[in-house]
Amino acid sequence: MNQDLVRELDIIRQSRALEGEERSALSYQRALSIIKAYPDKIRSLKQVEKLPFIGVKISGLAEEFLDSGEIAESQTIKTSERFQTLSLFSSVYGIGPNTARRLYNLGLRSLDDLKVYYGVEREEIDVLPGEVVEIEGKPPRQEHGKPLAREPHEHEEGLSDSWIRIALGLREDFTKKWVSAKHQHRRGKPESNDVDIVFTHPDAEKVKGLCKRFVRKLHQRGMVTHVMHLSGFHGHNPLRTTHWDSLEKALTVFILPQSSPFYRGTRRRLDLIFAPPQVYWTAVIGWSGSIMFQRDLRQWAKDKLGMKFDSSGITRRYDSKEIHPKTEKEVFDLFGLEWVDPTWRNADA
DNA sequence: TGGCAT
DNA sequence: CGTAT
DNA sequence: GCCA
Repeated sequence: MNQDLVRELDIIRQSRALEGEERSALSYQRALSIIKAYPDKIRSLKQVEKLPFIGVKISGLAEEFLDSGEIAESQTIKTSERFQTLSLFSSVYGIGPNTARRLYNLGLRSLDDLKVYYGVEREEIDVLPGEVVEIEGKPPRQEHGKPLAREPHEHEEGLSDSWIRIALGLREDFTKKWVSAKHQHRRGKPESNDVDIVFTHPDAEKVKGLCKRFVRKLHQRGMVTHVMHLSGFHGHNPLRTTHWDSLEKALTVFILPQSSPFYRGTRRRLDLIFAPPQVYWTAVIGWSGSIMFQRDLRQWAKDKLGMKFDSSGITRRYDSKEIHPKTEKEVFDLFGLEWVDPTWRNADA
C-alpha cells in the first residue's frame, strides 16, 4: 500500500545500521513497520502524524516523500560509494557494520579487495571435526556481488509434502508432527532464499548431538557445501550470557544433488535448528516472526509479564522458572495475546 | 533522561 | 562483534 | 529517533 515510502525509509534505516547508529535504525524500523501496516494509501501529512512511533524527523521525511515522491537523503545514501560498499561488505558472512567500516577506512572497495586482504584463495576452513574442506572465496551469501538466487520456491504448503523433506530424507509421518520448516514461507514470503527448519523429538535425549550428525550426513552427500556455524563448532565461552548456542544450530549453504528431480543448481541458505521437545514451540516462534515481531514479543513478555522470552525458552525473571508450552497458541495465551497467523508476524520492510 | 530483544 | 529471528 |  505504502511500499514506496517504506522502501525509502528502509534505505535510511540500513544506512544508520551500517554507520553504527543502532538506536536511530531501530526508530526507522519501528516507523516503517507502522507505515507498512497502515491499511490505506497515505495521501496527507495528517495521516502520518497521527501514527505512533513517527515523530518530527520522520514525519518531515514523509512530507517530503508526499511532495516529491522521494526522499533526498535516501537518494544520496543509495548512490553513495560508502553506502554501497558497506552494504556489500556486510553481506559477507562474518562481516558486520563495524568490520565493514574498518575495511572501508582501510581503503578497500570491492569483493576482490577483500579476497586480497583476507588471502581467501588459499583459505581452508574446518567444516566438521577432523575434516578440512576447500572453499572458493568466503562462505558466500553472495556470488559475484549478487544475491543468491531469489526465484520463488518450488512448491508448497508445509514441509511434510515438500521437496526439501524428500531431499533431506525425512520420514513423512515424523515430519508432520515434529518438524517445522520454511518459516519464511510460513510467513508468506516464498521468494526468500532462506530455508529454516526446526527439529525436535519426543525423547529429548535423541536430540542431543543430532545437529552435528545430520549436517555431517548432508555434507557427505554433497548437499551441504558450506557450514558457517555449527553449535559446538566454535568454542563456547561460559562467561558469555548469550543464548546463541543454547539450541543446536547449523547455518549452512545447501544445494540439491544433481540426481534430484528438483535439481536446479540453486544454492540456498539452510538453517537447521534442533530443539529439545520442551522448547520446541518457543523455537518455532523464535524462528518464525520478523525481527520487529520478535523484539515486540520479547519486550511485551518482559514489561507486561516479567518474563524472558527467546527461541530457547520462556522463563520467569524473578526465579528463572522455565515454562514449557505445548503449542504455539499456548505461548500467545500465556502472554495474553491473540494468536495470529505467521503471515501476520511480518513487520519488516 | 533511560530504554530500546535476546 | 557477528548472527539468527 | 521516539517514547514514557
